Amino acid sequence: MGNSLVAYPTSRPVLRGVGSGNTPRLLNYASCERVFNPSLNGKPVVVLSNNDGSIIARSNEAKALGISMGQPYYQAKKTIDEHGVKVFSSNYELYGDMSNRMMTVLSSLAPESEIYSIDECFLGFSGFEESRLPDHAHLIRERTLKWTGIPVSIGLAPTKTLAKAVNKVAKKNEGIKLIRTSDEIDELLEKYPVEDLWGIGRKYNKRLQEMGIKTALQFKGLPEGWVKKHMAISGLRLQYELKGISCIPLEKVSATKKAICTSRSFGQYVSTYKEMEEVVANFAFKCAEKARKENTVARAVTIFIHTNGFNTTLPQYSNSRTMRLPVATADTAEILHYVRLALRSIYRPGYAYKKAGVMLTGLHTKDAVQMDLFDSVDRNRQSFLMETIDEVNQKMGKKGVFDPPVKFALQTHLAEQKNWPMQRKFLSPCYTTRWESVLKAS
DNA sequence: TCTGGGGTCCTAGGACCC
DNA sequence: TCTGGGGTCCTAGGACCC
Repeated sequence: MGNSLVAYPTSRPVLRGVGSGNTPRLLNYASCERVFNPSLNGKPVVVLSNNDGSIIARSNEAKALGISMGQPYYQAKKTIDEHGVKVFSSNYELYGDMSNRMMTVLSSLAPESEIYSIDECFLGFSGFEESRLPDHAHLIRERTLKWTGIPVSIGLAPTKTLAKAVNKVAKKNEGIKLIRTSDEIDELLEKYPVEDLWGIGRKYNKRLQEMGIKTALQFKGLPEGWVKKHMAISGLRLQYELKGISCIPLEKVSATKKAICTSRSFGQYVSTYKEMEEVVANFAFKCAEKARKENTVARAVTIFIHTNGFNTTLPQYSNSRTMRLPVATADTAEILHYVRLALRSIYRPGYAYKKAGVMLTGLHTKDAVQMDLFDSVDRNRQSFLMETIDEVNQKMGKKGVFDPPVKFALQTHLAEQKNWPMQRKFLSPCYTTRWESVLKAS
């Protein structure tokens, strides 16, 4: 076969389905509304953000009227009224529900799948007979439409980045497109704007444009050293992916969240401490609730408050504060306590606040929480523990058991083996690599 | 008057440990 | 008392994603 698929064993065709239209997520929201109201088909539709502040979703027809994504509602209102554009407030529950249904259908039709966002997923076809893929893609498309009412487009390619790119082309054509050979890849990349690549944002694009790099193919040809220097390891990965070398693996099991955030822009300014305290308490409550739902606990909580950055005539102030929680927790009262302390330290009176938020970080699962600290073991037992640790340290040399949490973890582990009573404490996930090597040595 | 709400990953630098 | 190397953790900030 002599193409890149064979040359790199990790490469495999990846299929990606998204909502039809221009910007995937946005259109999906509009598509969702259409599923329940077919009379909207062919008509311009927009979906608004929280507070109905700005436009976060447009149908193709709305886009054709020049309504842009993220545009404030009031700016687009004239066009909207003139053309009878249908306007919806966002209904995230509905979209989440539709998304689940779509994902269920999609993942049932492929050997491997990764849900990437509310309206996108990667499907892996390792072991699948390649000649059957195009037909299979058609089947996927038909079924999703029939069973959920949502149109998807599909791009097939050796890497996730390429699949995403070719999907965009598919969307504008027949809805399905496959590329395999390096010639086909280059043909796609030559016409593909570099700024549309997955991983190229505003800043990188600006820099690349200044250098005269306009197409994805030109980017692919840049020296690796330059890419590594200016765009870090993620840039290099992107470049490899364009060469057909898969660097971003399919994540089959969804990872537990590493941060949980609740934030809002306010419909009306908040300008008293009392009001702000109520608001952030509410956010803290929601965050704690989300964390418990994920069966996870947080090691720290951050709050932030901002005035309205768009209104330059008002005095500006924004600040944030992170509080470490003494014990990792998802307990509302505990988190609330520290959120209040944090707010007290950063709140300044005399400002009109427009936005605030609470974020839980250092999340890890409750089950992993475990281990450590021996409670009231007697002296003999303690010296047994110390000696064992010394032995491990000798075995491991400089990579020995030096950090207290790892020490505690080892003590607990040893005590467990001997059925000794012990007190529970935390082993933070950042110690796990180290802990694994210690386990091996012991 | 009116401008979204979530997340992720990477890097550099300082504190701290043995 | 002075000194260095190897290592970890944490934080802030910047970039990106949908």
